[in-house]
Amino acid sequence: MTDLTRLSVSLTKHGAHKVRSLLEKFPVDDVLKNTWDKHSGIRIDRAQARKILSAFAGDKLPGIWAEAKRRGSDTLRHLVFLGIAFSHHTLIDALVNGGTADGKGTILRAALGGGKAFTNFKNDLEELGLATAAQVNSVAYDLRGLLANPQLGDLAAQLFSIKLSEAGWNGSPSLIDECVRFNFHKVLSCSEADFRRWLTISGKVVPQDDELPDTKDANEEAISPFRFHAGHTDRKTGTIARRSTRAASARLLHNEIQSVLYAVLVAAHGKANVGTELSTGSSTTIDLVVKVGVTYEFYEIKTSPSIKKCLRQALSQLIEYTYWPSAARATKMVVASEASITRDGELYLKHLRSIGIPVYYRQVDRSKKTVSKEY
DNA sequence: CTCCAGCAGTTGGTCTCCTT
DNA sequence: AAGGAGACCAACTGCTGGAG
Repeated sequence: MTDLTRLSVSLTKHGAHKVRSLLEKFPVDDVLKNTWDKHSGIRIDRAQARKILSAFAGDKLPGIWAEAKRRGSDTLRHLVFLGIAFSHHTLIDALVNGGTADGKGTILRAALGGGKAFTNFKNDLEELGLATAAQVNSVAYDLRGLLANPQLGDLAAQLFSIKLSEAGWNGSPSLIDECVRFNFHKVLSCSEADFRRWLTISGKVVPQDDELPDTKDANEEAISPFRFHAGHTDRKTGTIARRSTRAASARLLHNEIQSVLYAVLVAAHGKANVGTELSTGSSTTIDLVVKVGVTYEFYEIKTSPSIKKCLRQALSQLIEYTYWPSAARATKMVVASEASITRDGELYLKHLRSIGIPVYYRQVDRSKKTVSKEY
C-alpha cells in the first residue's frame, strides 16, 4: 500500500539542486562518488543525493538520469526538479497546496515550517530556473516550460514509478491512476486530463526488478580509510539576494543600552566623569568612557544575546582603542551588553586578566535600568 | 555638499551535535 | 545512518558622522 510519508529526505540540508551539476560533470554512475569537494567546491550530503536520485545498491542510478542527460540540459534540469519535489512528502504537499492550476503556483514560508526547509527549497527552485519571484516569505514558480517539454513525459513517468515504489506501491492500480490518486497533477499545477496526456506511458514505465530501489545497503557500504587531501575549496561567490535590514530600529537598542549605562555610571562617578561616543583620535569612537582620577575606563556596548559573541566582538575593538599603536589609554576595558554572564564567560575574563589584559564585563538591564557588578 | 570609514544587525552558507 | 535544529561565520545593508 502506497504511503507517501515514506518519502523523506532532509529538508534542512541545503543544495539539493547541486545534483544537476554533478550529473552534468560526471558519468552517471560516478555521481555518488563525487558528492563532496570533488568538483568546484560542490558539497551535497550523500544520503540526500541518493534519495533525490533514487539510487540503487552500489550507488547505481536509474537509467532515467543518463537518458535525461543525453536529451539535454533542460530535460535534466526538469527531471532533477521532479526528483527533489518527489523526494519528500512535505514538498509534495506544499506544491499541491501552492499550485494554481495554470502551471504556476506560490509556496509560502509557513508551508514548509517557516525555516531552512523553505529557504532551501526556494533556492532549489531559483537555481533550477523555475522560480519567478522569490521573496522573503514566499516563492512563486512557473512549471509551464517543464510541462511543455516533450522530452520529459516518459522520463517523469518512470521517475514517478520509482518514487511510488519507494512509497510502497505494488503496481496496482495503474501508474497514472496512482499518481492522480495522490494529486501528482496538482503538484505540477495542471489538470488531471492534461496530466494524463502529458505522461506518455511507454512499455518501460515500470522498472524491472533489478531497477527497483534497494534499501538494505546500509551495512554493505564500503568504509574508506582517512586520506589527506591538500588543496583549497572555492566556496560560493558572486551575488546573493538579500532582504532589507532593520538597521534603523537596531540602532535604537544600542542607544537604549548606552543611555541606561550612562545614567548608572553618572550616578556612580558624577556627570563630569562620564562621556559617550568619544573619539580615540584614530578615526574610531569609544561607546562610553569613565574618568577615574587620572585614568580612564573604556566601555564597549554589544547587543548580541550571546555573551561569547559580545566578548568576541568587543575585545578586538577595546584592545585597539586602548593600545593602538602602543600607548595604554585606559586602565580598564569593560564590555557591556544585555547578555547574562556564564560560568565559562567569567572564567574566560579571569584568565584574560591573569595574562595582563584588564577586561571586565557588566550586564545591563534596560527594563530595570540597572547595571551589574563587574565580572 | 559628497565621500567614506565605522558600526550594528541581518542573512545565507557551512558545519556540528543531538535525536530518532 | 539519517534527519533536524541551530551555532557559527563571513558577507552584506543601511545609518551615522567626520573629513575635505
